[in-house]
Amino acid sequence: MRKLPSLNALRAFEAAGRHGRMTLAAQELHVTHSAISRQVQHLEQLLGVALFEGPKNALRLTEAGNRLMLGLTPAFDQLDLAVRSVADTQDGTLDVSCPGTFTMRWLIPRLYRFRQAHPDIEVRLTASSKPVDSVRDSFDVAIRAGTAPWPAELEVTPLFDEQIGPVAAPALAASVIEDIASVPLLHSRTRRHAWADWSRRAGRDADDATGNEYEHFYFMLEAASAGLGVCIAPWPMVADDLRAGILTAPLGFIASGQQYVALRHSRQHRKSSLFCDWLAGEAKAFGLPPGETQ
Amino acid sequence: MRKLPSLNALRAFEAAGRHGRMTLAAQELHVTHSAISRQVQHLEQLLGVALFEGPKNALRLTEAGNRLMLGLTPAFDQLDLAVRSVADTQDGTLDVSCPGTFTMRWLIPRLYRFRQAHPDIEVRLTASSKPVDSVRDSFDVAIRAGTAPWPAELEVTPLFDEQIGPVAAPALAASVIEDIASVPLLHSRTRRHAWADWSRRAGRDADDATGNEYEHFYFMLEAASAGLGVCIAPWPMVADDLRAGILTAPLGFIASGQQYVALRHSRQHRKSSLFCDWLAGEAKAFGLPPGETQ
DNA sequence: ACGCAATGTTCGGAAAACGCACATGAGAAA
DNA sequence: TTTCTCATGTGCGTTTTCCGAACATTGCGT
Repeated sequence: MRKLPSLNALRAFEAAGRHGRMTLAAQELHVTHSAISRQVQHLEQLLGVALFEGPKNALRLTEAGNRLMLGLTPAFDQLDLAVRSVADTQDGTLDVSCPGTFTMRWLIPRLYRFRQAHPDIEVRLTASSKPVDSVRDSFDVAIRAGTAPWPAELEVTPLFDEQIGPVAAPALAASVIEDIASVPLLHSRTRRHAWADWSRRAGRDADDATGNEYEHFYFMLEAASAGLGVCIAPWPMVADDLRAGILTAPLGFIASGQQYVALRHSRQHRKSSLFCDWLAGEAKAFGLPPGETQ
Repeated sequence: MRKLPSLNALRAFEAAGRHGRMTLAAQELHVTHSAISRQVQHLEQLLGVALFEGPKNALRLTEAGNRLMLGLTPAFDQLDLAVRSVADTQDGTLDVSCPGTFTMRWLIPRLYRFRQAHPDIEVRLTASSKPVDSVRDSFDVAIRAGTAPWPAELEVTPLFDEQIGPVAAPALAASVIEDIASVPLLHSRTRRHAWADWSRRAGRDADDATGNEYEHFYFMLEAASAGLGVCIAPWPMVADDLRAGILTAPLGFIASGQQYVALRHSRQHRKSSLFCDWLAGEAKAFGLPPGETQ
C-alpha cells in the first residue's frame, strides 16, 4: 500500500534539488521562491528528515536529500512521458515526417504561416520517403507521394496530384523546344527512370538520360538552374523557381500518376488534424501548373 | 522541460484505473467517490482525451487510459520507494541485527513490551554475530557483544557488561562446588575456549573441556538444563532460567571483559533512537547477577 | 560598513479539493 | 413492467492547500 506525501511538495523539492537553487526551481515551476521554500520545509516535516543543509546562500543536499533525488527525478520523468503519450491538446510538439526535397522546397517556405496561426504548436520535421509503418514510426503526420492504397489504419488527406515536366534555365528553353535531345538530360540517382517515365506518359520516343547523374534531386535542380541541362521535376518542387524565373518549363507538365497525401492516425489528435487541414489549405492555394492540360 | 498536470488528479486516475472502480480508489485514498470522479474528469479535460468509457456501472479504460496507466503505475511505485528510503517517522519497520541466542534468550522474551509502547513500529529481527559493516549491512540497529573500539561512524548505546560463569542443573550444584572436574564440562563449537577463559579470569587452574561439544550454544544450554553437565554461560542468556530454577550458578559470575552494545547510524533516525533507548532501559532494569562481586 | 543575493517567515487572499445531498443510468430481481 | 440496488455524475457550500507580497535573516564580497 502506497503512502505518499504531498505530491506537490515532492515536485517542488525535486526541482530545487535538481537546480541546486530554490529560486531556479521557482522559475521552472512559475511560482515565487517562498512557495518552494515552504514546500520543501513541509516535505522535511512530513518525512522527518532534513533534505538540505548549509547556509542560506549555499544550500547542499543532505545524504537523505540525495537519496530521495535518485528516485524522484526518474519517477517524474516517467510521469511526464506517460502524460505526453496521451495528451491531446492544442499546444505542444507535432512530429512531421516528409520527403527531404519536399520539406526544403515546399513545406519550409510555407511553414511560417502555420506557426503564425498556431504559435503554441512546435512542428518537428523528419526527412523520410520510405513507406509509412503506422505502428513503428513515431510521427504524428507523414507526407508522402505515391499511389493508393494507403495503410488502412491511417487517415488520408489528399494534397495534390504530382505533375511532372522538363525544366531548365530560361536560356535553354528554345533548345529544349526545338530538339530536347540536343540538351544534356540530367537525372538523379533516386529517380533514374524519370526521363523514360516522362517520355512514355508524354507519348514521346523513349529517351535515355544522357547527362550527368546527381546523387540528390536537390543537386540536380541546382545544375538545371545553372544551365547545365534539363531535368524532369515535379511541379511543387519547382513552382517557386518557375514563378521567380529561375527555371522554365518549355514543354509543360503532365500527371505522373502519383499523389501527395498527408497521413495521420485515425485517433482524434487535434494538432494532427490542425496540421493536415492547414496542409490541405496550402495545397489548394498552391494551385495548378500554368498551362496544365490534364 | 516537464509539463505535468495536476499530480493529485494523476494519482486519483491511477488508483481508479488500477482498481477498475472509482469507489475502491476513493477508499484507498480516503476520500469520497465524488472526489475521485471529479479528479478523473478534471484530468480528462486537461489532457483532452477520454480515459474511461462505458456505462456508469461498468466503466472500462479507453486505449488512452490504458496507455497512461502503463506509465503512471510504475512511476508512482517509484515515488513511493524513493520516499520510503528516506522517511524517518515514528511508524514503519525497524531492522534489528542481533546474535541468535541473545535474540532468543533475551530480546524476544522482552520485545512485547516494545511493541506495546510503540505499536506502529514493526521490528524485524536478523540473526548475526559477525562484525558490523556499517556501509554494507542494512540494519537500523545492531546488537553485539565485544570490546571497543566500535566503528567510529556508529552511535554506541552500552547495554551491559558480559558476566560469565558455570551453570548447571540444580541437582549438580553440590558436585560443581565440591569438585568441578567431576562433572562433564560442556562446551559449544562457537566458544571452544570458554572454560580456559573462565579459569584464567577466575584464577583457577586451566581446565580443558572434557564434556560433549555442541554445535550451538542453545543446544549446550539445553544439555546443561537436562543435567548432562556444566557449561560456561553469559548471565543475560541464562538469567531467566536461573530465576526459574531451571539452572543454577554455584560459582557465581565474573566479568568476561566483553560488553553488549547497541549500534546504530549516527544519523538521527527516530525509530532507531526509540529502540536503543528502550534497549538501554530494559538492560538497566535487567540488573546484575546475584552475588556479583566484580 | 554596506550592498547584494539567497532563503526563511508571516499574513491574508485565491484556488483547489473536498463532503454532502441529490441526480442519473444500467442491470438484476420480483 | 416495475422496483430496487449499485455505481458514477453534478452542484453547492465548506475546508484545505497553495500562493504572492512584504518583510526578516544570513553569508559573502567589496
